[in-house]
Parts: sequence; structure tokens; C-alpha cells
Amino acid sequence: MAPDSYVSYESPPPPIGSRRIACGRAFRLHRPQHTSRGTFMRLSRYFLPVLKETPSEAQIASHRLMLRAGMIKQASAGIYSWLPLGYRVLRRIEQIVHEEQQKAGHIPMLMPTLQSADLWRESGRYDAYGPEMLRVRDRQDRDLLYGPTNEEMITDIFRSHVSSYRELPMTLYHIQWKFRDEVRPRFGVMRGREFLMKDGYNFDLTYEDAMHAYNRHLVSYLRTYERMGLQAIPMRAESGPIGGDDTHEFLVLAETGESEVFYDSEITELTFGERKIDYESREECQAVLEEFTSRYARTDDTHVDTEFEEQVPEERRRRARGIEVGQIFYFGTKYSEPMGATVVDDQGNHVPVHMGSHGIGVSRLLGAIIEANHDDNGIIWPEGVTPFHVGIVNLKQGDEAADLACEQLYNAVVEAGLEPLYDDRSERAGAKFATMDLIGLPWRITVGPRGLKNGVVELTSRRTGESEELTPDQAVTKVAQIYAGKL
RNA sequence: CGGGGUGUGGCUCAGUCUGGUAGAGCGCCGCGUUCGGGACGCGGAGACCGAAGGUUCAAAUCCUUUCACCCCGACCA
Repeated sequence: MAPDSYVSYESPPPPIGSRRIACGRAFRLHRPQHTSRGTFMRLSRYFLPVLKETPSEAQIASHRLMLRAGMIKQASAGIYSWLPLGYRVLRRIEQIVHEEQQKAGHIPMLMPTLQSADLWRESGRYDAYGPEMLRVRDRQDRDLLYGPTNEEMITDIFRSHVSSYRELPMTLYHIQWKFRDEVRPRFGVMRGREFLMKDGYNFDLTYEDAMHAYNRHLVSYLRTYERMGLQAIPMRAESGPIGGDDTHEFLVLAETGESEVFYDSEITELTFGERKIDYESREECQAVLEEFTSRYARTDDTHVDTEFEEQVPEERRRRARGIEVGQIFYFGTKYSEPMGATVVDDQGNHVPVHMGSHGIGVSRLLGAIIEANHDDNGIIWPEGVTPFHVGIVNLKQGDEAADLACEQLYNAVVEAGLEPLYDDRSERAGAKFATMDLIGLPWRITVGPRGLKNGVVELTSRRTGESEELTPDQAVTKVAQIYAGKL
């Protein structure tokens, strides 16, 4: 299925010409900055407020690096503005989630952030949810709430419009901002109060159908996380306030994780990889689920020492910490029954639908990815989510040969379908390298008069630090090859 | 919500104990010298010290109230 139903949120940067007028600057000495794909993304005209020192509020690596790399700015406790660089990554993650959901046959939509309290009174959760729920009142004294999740609302939509089993199975999802008034937000976007989440809801006629939806989600989540360069392990978990019987959480192993986890080390060998999957096939989805969930892997909520020892040989027992980046639930008729979401089956009976809900913490994924991908110098983006695919560093701004080579490289990279970031500032080499390392673009092309005399530029991997000298054409070709199949 | 802590230029902090009217480094602006891993020199701009009240001849500093943010715990995607 073509992932054609989502939109790109980012408009192209304002043309330099219009900025001239807006800024009242009559002249700019730069050469023309338009390419066939749009405006040059040059650092001297971008908004990338990097910090040399770490703001005192940040305790863990991802939070520290997101602040230093100019990705976010705290607006108040647990609430953040997404500055241009952070916004780019957020969008890429969002886009991967959209694509993988739609490949699995799930249908995108969008529900509001503010919900009516009446809907939540129907399910009984208005009173049950507690002070985590942000409650507001409008001018007519109506009770509203800033949604922490959307089971009630989606169930209401479903019951209003679907009445026949013939319309099932159906899975709807959206990616929307949520709010949970955590007592103690921390760790930047990993534990914010406002957060962006993909939440999806399946509607099925029978338990068996609903379990297929559950399995399908598990598969799609494995693929989603792998595309982001993450290993997220499905672990048996507690259902919490959503309720339900079957549930798995997806955890990324990291020392700064909020959950303690226990698992069989064999599980970290598993990858979904490039294999093909037919989402319609119950057998295939079921097989993947069994492959990935048969070994012991639990969060501390469901962990039992004796079972761990029985099922896992001592040398494979691992105890670690993990960041939760997603969760899938089957909860049957918990909402459909009280809220009257029924369909007519082939016998003419009105039966409540079987449901499940499935979430991916989109904004917190940035934190998780950085926790798993950084070093002392900064972030190291996996190719799948990097804000720019390659950084072009001009070591001698103003040198005619270097300037020209950089702009030609820029155009060639754009022609190859990739997005470069061109550091055209009049900084010293060290400052430019430090900035590139900090913001973590996985590939850097360094252009200087010294190399150009021999007709070469330098292509450097952020992850390994390895460099090689190539002609500009070769460098672009190589970068294009690296990204082929990863986007 | 319990316990602890911090609010001083954009950032990191000193100054508070022992009141006398605000400092440093980084960043920013200008000039010059530099220029392949966060350069150096000179000059400059920028803070009514979280807010409100009080004590005092005088408050960043002492007292009261209040707000915000951070950390530990409990809770949580």
C-alpha cells in the first residue's frame, strides 16, 4: 500500500529573496541559492542555536545533547518547543511510523487534543484516571480534558458509523499530541508531560481476528524500530490504566531506562531484517510473534525470579534497564460493551467488537535513539532518522575553489535525492567539525583547498570516524549508495 | 505528593555566611593577526540579581510571602 495519505508538515525554507526584503538587507554577496529542489540549506542562514556548555537542567545524555544541538527548548516543566533541527528528526520518525502503519493496512486519521469529559464518563475513566489527566473547563462551564489517549473517542466514532461485520476488520490510527500531567517530568522529551504519540485502534469481530491485529501490530512495530536504527525488544508487561489481558511493551535497552528488565540474552540476536511479510497472513504474523516473544523477556512488573531461573540458563540471564518506546494491547470488549460499539454479525446478532490499542511514543523516541547512539562528542544519528543526510564542511569560506566545489557538491547531493546541510560559516575548521559532530549527521564531506589541489574531498563516517579521500563525484555516489534502501 | 536544592547578561557560574549599590569565562558586535579539530590581541554592547512586601541611611546579600525550575523517592508512554 502506498503511504500517500500523510502530508509533509514542513514548508520549504523562505526564499532568500523574500528574506532580503523582510530583513531590510539590500545586498547579499552569496551566489544564487536556488537549486532544482529548493533553497540552499546553508548553516549561515539556518537556525541552529548550539550550545558549547550544557544547560544545568539536563541530567542524561539525550536531554543534554538535544539542548546542546539546538533541537529543543523547554517551554515549561515537561513541555518543549521543537527547534528546526529537532523538528526535522521528529518529522522523520513520524514519517517512518506512518509508512509502516500503512504498509500494515492501518488507516491514518486525526482526532483532537481536547476531548469532552462526557465521553470519558461513559467508560468510567473520567473518575478513574486521577490527577494525571489535565482537566479544563470552557466558558460554558463544560468539562473538557486534554487527551492522554483516545479509546473513548475512537469507539464513539466507530459506533456512529459502523454497524456491520462486513466492514471489519478495521484499524484506525493517528499521531497526535497527548498530555499527561506527570508529577515529575524529567529526562527531556523522554518523560515529558506533552508528548507526540501514535495510537492505533483495531476493531474486529472475533477474538481470533483481534489477535491477528495484535500480531500484525507487533510485526509492524519491529519493522518501525529497526528502520530507526533501534533494537526494541517486545516484553510482557502490565496493562496499566488502559486495561486488558494481552500486552507487550517494546523496550530499548539503555542504562538510563526507567524500567528494570529481565531477559534471555538470545533475544538480542533477533532481527526482523529485510524479510518479506504478508500482513494478511495470520500464520506469518503469528510465527513472527512466536519468534520474538517465546523467550523470557519481562519488565519488573511481570518478572518472576523462579520462572526466570527455570526458563533461562544462568549464562543467558540478563538484568538491565530499558526505555519503553511502544506498547500493544488486546482488551476485547472493555470499551465496546459499555459504550455500545456493536456490529451485526452474519447471524443477525448484535455483538460488541473486539478491540485493542497500540501506541508508539514518537517524541520520546528521539531521546531513546540518542541514548542508544551518541559518544562524547555528540549525537550519532542512524541513517533512517538523521535530520540531514550529509554535512558539507567548507574549510575555507571565501576561497573560490572551495566555495565552488561545495556548491557543486550540494547540488549533486540534492540531485541524488538527499538533503545536505552546508556549513558555509566563516568559522575555523575545529568549530565546524565540533558542530557537525554534535548534531550527529552520519556522513560528512570535508572540502578544503588542500584536497582540492589533488581533486579530492574527504568523506567521513560520524560513527566510526573513518575517512577516505574521494573525488567529489565519488563521494556523492558513495553517500547515495549508503542511503539507498535506508530511506 | 513527601524529602532536598537552585533562581545573578543568551549559556556555565562566582558574589549571599560577614548589607555599602554587580563580576568572570563562554557566546554576541567591531578592528587586526590567525586559519584541516571549539585560536589570539585590543575595543565594545548586554543584568534594575525570579516576583511582591518588609527591616535598614543603604539589600543580590537579612526577614516574610509567593512563583518557577532541578534532583531523590512514590507514579508513569
